Parts: sequence; structure tokens; C-alpha cells
Amino acid sequence: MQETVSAKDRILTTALRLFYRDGIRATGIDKIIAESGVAKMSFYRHFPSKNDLIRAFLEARHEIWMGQFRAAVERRFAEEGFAAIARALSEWFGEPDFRGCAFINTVAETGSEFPQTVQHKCELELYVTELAKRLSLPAPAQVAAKAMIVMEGAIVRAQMGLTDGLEEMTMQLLTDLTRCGN
Amino acid sequence: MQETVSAKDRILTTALRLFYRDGIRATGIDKIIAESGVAKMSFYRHFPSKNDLIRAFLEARHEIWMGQFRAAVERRFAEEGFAAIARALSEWFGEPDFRGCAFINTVAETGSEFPQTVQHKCELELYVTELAKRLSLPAPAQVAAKAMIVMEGAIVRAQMGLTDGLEEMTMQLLTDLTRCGN
DNA sequence: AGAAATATACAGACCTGTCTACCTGTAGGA
DNA sequence: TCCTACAGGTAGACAGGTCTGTATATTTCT
Repeated sequence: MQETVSAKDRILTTALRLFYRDGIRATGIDKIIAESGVAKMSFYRHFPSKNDLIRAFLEARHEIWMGQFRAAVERRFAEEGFAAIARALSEWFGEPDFRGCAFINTVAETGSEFPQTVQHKCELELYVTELAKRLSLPAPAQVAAKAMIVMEGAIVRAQMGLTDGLEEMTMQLLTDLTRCGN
Repeated sequence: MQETVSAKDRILTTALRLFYRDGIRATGIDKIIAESGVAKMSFYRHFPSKNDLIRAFLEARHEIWMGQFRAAVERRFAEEGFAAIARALSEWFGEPDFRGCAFINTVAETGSEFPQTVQHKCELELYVTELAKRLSLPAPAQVAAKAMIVMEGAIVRAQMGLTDGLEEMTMQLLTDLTRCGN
């Protein structure tokens, strides 16, 4: 029985941190191996290639991020509606190690090599659609698609450090979507 | 007198193409040298390091992109107002080699190493502010900041291939900003 | 003569991925 | 209960490629 975390989990945890912080191309296998305290052969036993680790990273990141985002939105959605989305984003932007959206960054680095990136955005849009339905909005899919545009834009602005008035403007843009005339 | 384009210009032209198409980290000096038909020493005479070329790339890209974007917007702004922005973006998204915004991609790859990226976004926002003023909108700076959020979001959505209904939704989001209640 | 470009080799670092050799805990059969 | 087989982990060397940047020697243009 292993008292410590498995090698595979330690690798994935390290990848979650380094891939997000420094980017995928900039993070070498050697660095991940060193920081997770794992032998090289153990790494290649669990992940036959770096791309396999990248895929695992994207899937894990998706689960973790969606969980945190959902939780942050649900905390206020009942009272604030779509404004809760802006607040959840703003909390995320304020985290000290915030560096933009891992999936946007991966697409920027690698192009369309990893479909998990687009998949993540589709599932996020599905969740926003569900939120729109819970508000009984007339065209939930259209509202969600527009909200996604606003959300992506807010993430990029935050990533570039252009955060002046960002939370309030994002909130206005999102709540405007819930008024009549979508 | 040189009958052909100078080595420096050939390097920059090649960098504009390769850095945008494949990304900055993924594009090696050797590749730029080979494709621009220049000797390595000529390269390092004009650009002491790769970072110098990256800076020159960002500045050139800014000038070129702004020129094209301005032209595309002005073509319709008098008749269509802010919808002209959505149309200009959509034209860009439709180009066969579109791969997102070079400045967003550079930030995604390199973080905050190159201030030219944020500078570009600030100058673009200034132009949008000017457009808002030309429409005699009450709060042009606020409208422009919101428009920037929408524009960045549209760019990211297009980059990820999520273009279904994108032009129309972007147009609605942007024109809604020009109505009363900011 | 001198500036600018060319071709090419090279250094040193880093990258992914493979190979060998060894260690350790555990499950199963005799 | 003991022995054995094996899965998983460790350590580190190594191959072959790519990367940035430098050095050398030659050519071309003015």
C-alpha cells in the first residue's frame, strides 16, 4: 500500500501547475519529472508521449475549472442571475497565479491539435445555456452564445492586465443579455 | 543600389508570416533565415537576438493590421456605425490564414514579456473611442471599453472555429452599445 | 578600401524519448 | 509459511534532434 500519492497523480499535478503557468511548449518533460520527483521511466510508463500528458492535462483542467466555476456561479446565481457569471470570472481574475484561460492559451500555442480545447468551450456554453433556461429567457441558446463572446473577451482583457472597470462592464454586458430583445 | 528587397525587409516579411502562422516559440531562427534566403550573419547584424525580431514583428504587425482594420471599418462606418466593426472583423476571420490575434497569441505564449502586445490593444481601443465620439455617444470611452471586450471575445471564438452566427451576434452586441443606457 | 552579404561550421544548451540496471512491495502457488 | 514472479518505481546514461548565437572565410557591390 502506498502511503504517498501515486507517480501518475504527482505528474499530473505538476503538469497542471507548470503547463498553465509557463505554457505547454515552454515546459519540458525534464522539468515536470524533476518537480514531481519521479523517474523518467515512470513518466513514460504512464504517458507514452508528451502529447498524452497534454491531453490528460486538458481533461483534468477542464474538470477542475468547471467545478470551481460552477460553484462560484451557483453561490450567487439565485439572487443575481447573470451578474453571478461576471462575479465568478472576477474572482478568478483576482487569483495571484491567473494567466488567462488554459484552453485559449493552448489553442494560441498549438493551433487545432487538441480538440479538448474546443470541447471545453462547448461544455461551458452548455452550462451557460442551462443558466439562461433557469431564468426562463426566450432564446437561451442565443443568449448563451452571446454571453460566451463576452466571457472570452473578459478573460482576454484580464489576461492582458486591462482590468480597469472590467468586472462592472462585463456584468452590464451580461445582464443586458437577459433583458428583452436579447 | 539593390534591385531586390533588403535583407532586413525580407527577414521581417518572413517573420510576419511564420510567427503568425506557427507561433513565436515554434518558429526557429534557422527557418526564418532559410525562408527569407538570408545568411545567418546578416540576420544577426540586423537583429541582435530573436527577441529583437519579435519586437520588430509586433510593431510591424501592429501597423499593418491597424491599417487594414481601419480601412475595412471606414468603408462602412458612415452608413452602418458600429456594425461596421463586426463586418470588418468577420472579413478578417474569413481569411484563409486567419489564426486569431497575433498579440493575444503572443501574450498566451510569452506572458507579459512584450509590452507591445498591450500597447496594440490600447491603441485599438483609442480608435474605437474615436469611432464612438464620431457617433456623438454620451460615454465614448466606456462604450469603447465594452466594445473591446466584445471584439476580443469574437476573435477568440473565431480562432477556435466557433463561427456559427458569430458575425450577427457580434454585430448585435456592438450596436446595442450605441443605444441609450450605454 | 570598405561595407554588406554569403556560406558554413561550430559551441553549448535544451528537447523528447529509449535503454539498462536496480530496488521494493505484494499476490499467488506449493 | 516460504518462495517466486511481477508490477511499479528509481536512477542515470545516452541518442538524435533542434534551438540560439558566434566564428571564420569568402564574395559582391560601391
